[in-house]
Amino acid sequence: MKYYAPKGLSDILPEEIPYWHAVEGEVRSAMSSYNYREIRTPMMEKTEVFARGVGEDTDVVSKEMYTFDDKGGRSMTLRPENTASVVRAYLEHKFFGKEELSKWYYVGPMFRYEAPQKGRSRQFHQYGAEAIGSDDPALDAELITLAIDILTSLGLEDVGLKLNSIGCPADREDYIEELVSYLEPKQEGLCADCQERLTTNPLRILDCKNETCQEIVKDGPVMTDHLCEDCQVHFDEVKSYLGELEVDYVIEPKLVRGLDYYTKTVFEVFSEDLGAQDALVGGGRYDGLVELFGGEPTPAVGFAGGIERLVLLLEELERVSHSGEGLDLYVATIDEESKKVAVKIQRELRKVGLITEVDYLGKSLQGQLGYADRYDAKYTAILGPRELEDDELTLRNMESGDQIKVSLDNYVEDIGKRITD
RNA sequence: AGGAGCGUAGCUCAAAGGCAGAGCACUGGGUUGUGGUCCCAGUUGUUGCGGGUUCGAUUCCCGUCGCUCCUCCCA
Repeated sequence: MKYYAPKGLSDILPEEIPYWHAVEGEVRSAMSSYNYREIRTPMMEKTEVFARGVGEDTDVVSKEMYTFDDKGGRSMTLRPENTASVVRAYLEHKFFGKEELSKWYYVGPMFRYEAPQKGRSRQFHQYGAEAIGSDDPALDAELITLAIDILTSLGLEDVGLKLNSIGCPADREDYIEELVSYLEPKQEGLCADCQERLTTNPLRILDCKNETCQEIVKDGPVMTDHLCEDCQVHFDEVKSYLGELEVDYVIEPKLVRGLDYYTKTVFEVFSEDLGAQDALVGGGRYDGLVELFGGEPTPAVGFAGGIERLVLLLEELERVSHSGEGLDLYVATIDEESKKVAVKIQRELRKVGLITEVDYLGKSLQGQLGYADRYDAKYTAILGPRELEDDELTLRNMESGDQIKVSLDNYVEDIGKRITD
């Protein structure tokens, strides 16, 4: 074969589509119950939207962006995530003046240039929600329950919630200072990446998987001990709301997340049933992002979930039903004369909503019945010289094998009634 | 970016230097106009690509492309 889809970009084939529809359907229905409205932003932005919004030193920006120059010489980037675009759109269309709290959701493709593996591809799909305009901890809890409700309504039960607070920028500054002064004397023991991170992004050392780094970090300062009173109260309130909502969680002090814009609450929902890439949903509060883009200081919180990973789980659980996709009626024909009548009959029945098919492969009657069987046809109409002679068709119930004659004068009503029973 | 594994029929996989096979699927027949089960027959190949070793390579070697999984990070 000469042509392949580019590495990391894959086709979603017809047989997988039921899973996608199941996920997208649950997402839309949950979002709408929670009163989030859909927004669709462009699939690409000027590179600086992500570079500034997500943060220059993050993995996403520093090594995973699909960036190219357009014909006007502008640097463009396929969106690696959608929060930066949503905030850009919020400001561009001046929603701060239109509504006090903007609750939006999105579903669509994202792009990150990485080596593909299970649960990770270069084009992948996320659903996500953003609530811009409130610092109420109850809103943090709402986003978390929204994320979890989508998963449980799809039938997933073995999901866990990791929760942490990384405080406000001032808290982080204090904490980073202390972390760095704790780590500097031990610098030699850190892995090469972490020695680099010590100057670029010390927080990321916390979730380095390297064992010796973990050993060193284990006895170091903990973020949640360095929250200012405001952030501490907020964190406590989030936990208290989650308690009220009976949501189980684990406090994960080392959860810092890969994007620079987060403040206060951060969380991750994961599954034990996935491979190495087990994060299903990630999110948190980003009180500084609107201001970073030039708006008034505006608190906000959101999350994003990966559809591919959900589909993987649903396929393993076989939770999605494939029934109801068969044909209502197959119209089998014997000769050219009957085929001409068959296409007219088929069109009339399709107009009333039946799923029908005729033979386009020149199959024998036997072959046509085999085809009807394979595609789970409820009924097969048989049309040949004998039927045309009497101005009727033979209607075969494919389950029982019973056959009756139906007049060509009122077949639409007659057949329609039998099939919808 | 690094590590490991795998590329043979439409699909799932055998053949381990000596005639490229099986199951499923597909087509026809048993049924001159009737599916599912059954029986019979038939079709299907640049063994990913290029080179090397050999009398002979799907098999061994080198290269290359592709896929998959893993490390890192994340959705």
